[in-house]
Formats: sequence, C-alpha cells, structure tokens
Amino acid sequence: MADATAHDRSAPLDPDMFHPLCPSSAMPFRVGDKWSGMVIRCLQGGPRRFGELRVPLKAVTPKVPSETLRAMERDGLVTRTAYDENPPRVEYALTPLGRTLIPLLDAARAWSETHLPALLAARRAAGQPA
Amino acid sequence: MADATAHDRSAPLDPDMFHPLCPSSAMPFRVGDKWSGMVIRCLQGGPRRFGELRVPLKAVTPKVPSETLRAMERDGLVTRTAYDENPPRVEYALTPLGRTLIPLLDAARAWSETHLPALLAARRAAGQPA
DNA sequence: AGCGCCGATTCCGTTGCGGTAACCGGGGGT
DNA sequence: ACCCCCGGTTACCGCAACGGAATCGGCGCT
Repeated sequence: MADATAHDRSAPLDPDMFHPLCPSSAMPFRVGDKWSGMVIRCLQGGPRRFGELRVPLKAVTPKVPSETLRAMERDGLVTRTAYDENPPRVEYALTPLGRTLIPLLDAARAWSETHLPALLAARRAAGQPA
Repeated sequence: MADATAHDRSAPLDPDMFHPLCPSSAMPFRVGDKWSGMVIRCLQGGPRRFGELRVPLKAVTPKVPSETLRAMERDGLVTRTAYDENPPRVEYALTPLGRTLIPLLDAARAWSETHLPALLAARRAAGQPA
C-alpha cells in the first residue's frame, strides 16, 4: 500500500464521475448546495487538500469549493484542518455526520442509473414532439 | 391493506406533513423543483384533484401546483386526466416512474429525522457562537 | 526583485427559481 | 344579470443562488 495513514491519493478522484456528461446535472436530486454532493464524493475516500478538490473542478474558480466547504463546515459535515507548514496546506475531511449522507447519494445515483433514462425519454417525448 | 386500485380520500393529506414547521424546508435535499416532493407525497395515496392538491398548499397560488405538475408530467412522473364533466374535474396521479421516487423521499425523510437535529445544532454552534 | 504557488476572500453581474397578482372561460344557482 | 365555483394561465417582480474576475499574503525559487 502506498499510504498507511488513510487514503489512496493515487486513485483519488474518478474523473468520469465529474465529467460534463455525468447525468448528475440532469438528475432531479440535490444535496445541499450545487457542489456539496460532489465534495462529499471527493472526500469519501479520505481527506483531501484544497487543491485536490479543484482537480475535478478545474473548470471552476476557487470560490466554488471554498464557499461550499465553509457552508459544509458550518453544518458539521466536514472538518477543516490547516497545517501551519511552509507550503500552506489545508485538508478537508468528512465528519461522521457528513458520512451519513453517502448512502443518500448512493441511493440517488442508483435511482438515476435505473430511471433517469426513462425520465429523459419522457421529457424528450413531451417537450420535443418534433 | 385498504385498497390499491382506489384511494382513501377521507384520510387524504396529512396536514402535519405540510405545516410550516416541517423540517422539509431545512433539510439539505431537494427532489426536482421545490414542490415536487410534496406533490409526490400528496399523490402517494392515489389520484388527487387539482383543488385537493391546493389544500395543503393553501398558502400558495394555483401557479405553484400547476407549474410543478406540468413539469412532472413532462418528465413522466405524473399523469393528468381531465374529465369533461359538468363541474370540471382534473385528476393527477403518479406514474410507476413517479412512484420510484417515493423510496428516495423516504430515505431523505429518514435521514432528516435522524441527523437533521445534529446538522442544525452544528450550524447554530458555528454560525452563532454567541 | 520579481514570479509563481498555495489557499483563499471579496465584489459584481447574471440567471433562474419562487411567489404574488391579475385574468380567463364555462356552467349552475339565485 | 350577477356571482360563485372549478381549473387553470399569463405577466410581472424580487431574491437568492451561481459563476467569473480580480485581489491578497506568505514563502521559495531564480
């Protein structure tokens, strides 16, 4: 194993999970703010640095994760740990409370995998009779 | 079991479910539009007339259910049946696809019942240290 | 000295969602 | 004739969320 402390940064953030074609954008669920769900997914495998969270979010400005993370911290869903080291390092991790949301996300994803195509088909049929 | 084909209009819409203190407003989940979840709950027990849906929504104008219902109809979540009778009557019912969302709503509610107090406590502690 | 990295924060513009108000149209009752 | 009920629809307004650009500050490297 590469790292004993906890998580594997070498298999960190499944890129496929975040690419633009991910049906997340279409699925009729929302957990907290727009990006909260994705943050939870990112942190699911262990603590992450701020910059790491931006990897899948490379399209967005740092404001997005920063804002989301602080809101989640207020709600007791993540912890923020700033290390006063030379290259500033900050790590975020899910709290137990935050982890309780994972099953919900799983359920939402499962629903989407099963039923989202039907929903989209219905929408297309009704919205674009052409 | 009471009846699957029909529904009981005498125990129609649990008022407690919709009163302003319901934590729905605070819970960090969203299914579709703001009112979609509530519509599903309303239709869970069987078809409802437009006016019936407004009972728990008595605070809102007809636009809200109308809009929500049409969006859900487009997505294949509900069916709309207009009876060309004397007093105009329209009934809405969940489709099988729409019913697949019920477990999600149940899961969201279960989460809220279990964990929402902790989240609110954390928010209060962090947001209002005073 | 200047550049760049890390980790943010703040401001600002836009967009979309949510909500209120007003209007429509037919039938029946008084 | 008038009003009311049922079942909507449309137009308009306001706010909060979303997203982007610009800025900040310490430190190391060149």
